[in-house]
Amino acid sequence: MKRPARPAPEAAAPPAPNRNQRVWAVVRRIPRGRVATYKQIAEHAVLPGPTGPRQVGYALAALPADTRIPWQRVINSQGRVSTRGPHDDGERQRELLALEGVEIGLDGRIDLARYGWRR
DNA sequence: ATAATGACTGAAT
DNA sequence: AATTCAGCCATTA
Repeated sequence: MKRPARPAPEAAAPPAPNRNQRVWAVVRRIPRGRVATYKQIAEHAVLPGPTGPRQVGYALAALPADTRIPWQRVINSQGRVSTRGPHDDGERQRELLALEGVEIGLDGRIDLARYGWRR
């Protein structure tokens, strides 16, 4: 039987399902009005090792600007919104969370015991 | 092919 | 309390 030496002449092979996809899938499940930590996402997405949370950060950074994934519900282990550079201090994210009814303390921290996603 | 880059976390200084 | 370090993936130039 002759079988193609190469899978197919796809000029632009579709991106293989990677870690980012798994991360996004988990983030999609966070209910409105709740938040989850990077670490939590890493666990659910089964990202092994201590770099899991970091990988989650990478995955979120790769999200398209027009995504419908509730990325705003992901915060760091201290209950604070992670800053992403000098041009975006997380203002937008806090805004979106406020619209969902998530309260942010005077110190900028969110009470995980109250708003944390249990799963 | 190599290199730079980017939303974290916990332990040790 | 603030800083430094290790851990290590996908994308893009």
